[in-house]
Amino acid sequence: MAKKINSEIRLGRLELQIMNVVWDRGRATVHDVKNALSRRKPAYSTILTMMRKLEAKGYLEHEVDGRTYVYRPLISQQAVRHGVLGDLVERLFEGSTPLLLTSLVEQNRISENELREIQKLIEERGKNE
Amino acid sequence: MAKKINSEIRLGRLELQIMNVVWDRGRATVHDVKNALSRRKPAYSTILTMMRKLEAKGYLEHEVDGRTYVYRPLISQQAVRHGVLGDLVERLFEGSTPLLLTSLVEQNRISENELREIQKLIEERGKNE
DNA sequence: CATTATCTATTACCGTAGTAATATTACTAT
DNA sequence: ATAGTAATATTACTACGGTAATAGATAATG
Repeated sequence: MAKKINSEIRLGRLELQIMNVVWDRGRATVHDVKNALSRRKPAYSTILTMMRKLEAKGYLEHEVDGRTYVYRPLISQQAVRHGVLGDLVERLFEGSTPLLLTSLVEQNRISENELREIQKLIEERGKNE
Repeated sequence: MAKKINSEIRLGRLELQIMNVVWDRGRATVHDVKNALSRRKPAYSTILTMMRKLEAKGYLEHEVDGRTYVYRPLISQQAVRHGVLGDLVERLFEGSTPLLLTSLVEQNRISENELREIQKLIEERGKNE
């Protein structure tokens, strides 16, 4: 079982970008993150600070490799997605996932093909239970 | 066409709760909001302050009724949902709505019935275009 | 008319994400 | 050894959502 979501997951924009890099690579140094963030160019020390804060919050941990810190995630992307989605549904869609889906459809964010893919997924899930 | 989303919509927790009340009722006073927020009990002056801020941001406007301000939304719930969803998809799902859907499925947040409802919606939409 | 109730306005503070300059520390190469 | 390099540590500041006490204004009421 994945890590339990105690209270609530709140990650800022940059924090999430950093976590995404670490999730993607499995492990990452400050430089790795800096290089991966090609668009927005925060200063090295900014990223360093944020990664330390993420570690303080328990979202990352580091091991030492020479004089370099190599960070690894302590929380899964799934868990964060779950938490954030739940929060979103509750706050903006009256706790109703169908309302969220309706909104996606109205915004033309779902195509029929995509929907069929999802349907397959659901059927697969049904078989495995 | 709905109001254009200029840059980005970022609403905090309480801000969103307030907007939800105003959207729901169409127009609302500070007291209306305070009464509607039955769980979390922010002070009257807290809600007042936030509604003033929302007005300053252009999300609300007010008209005077006697000595009371009656607020109305200047931005639609749809627009906010659109903006927030877009932001979410971009930040947490690599810009991929299918990935969001997959996540919903994995979290058992979509039932087959709900999916069929959505499918109907999409088919309807197809006809109207 | 004075008191009280009920509004809005003002002011102040806290927490935290984000930002980054600068200081410190410790390898590395000459 | 010593200078330079490259990493982390420290420190400080800004913006903003949230919180609310208190001040000021105005209407209602006895």
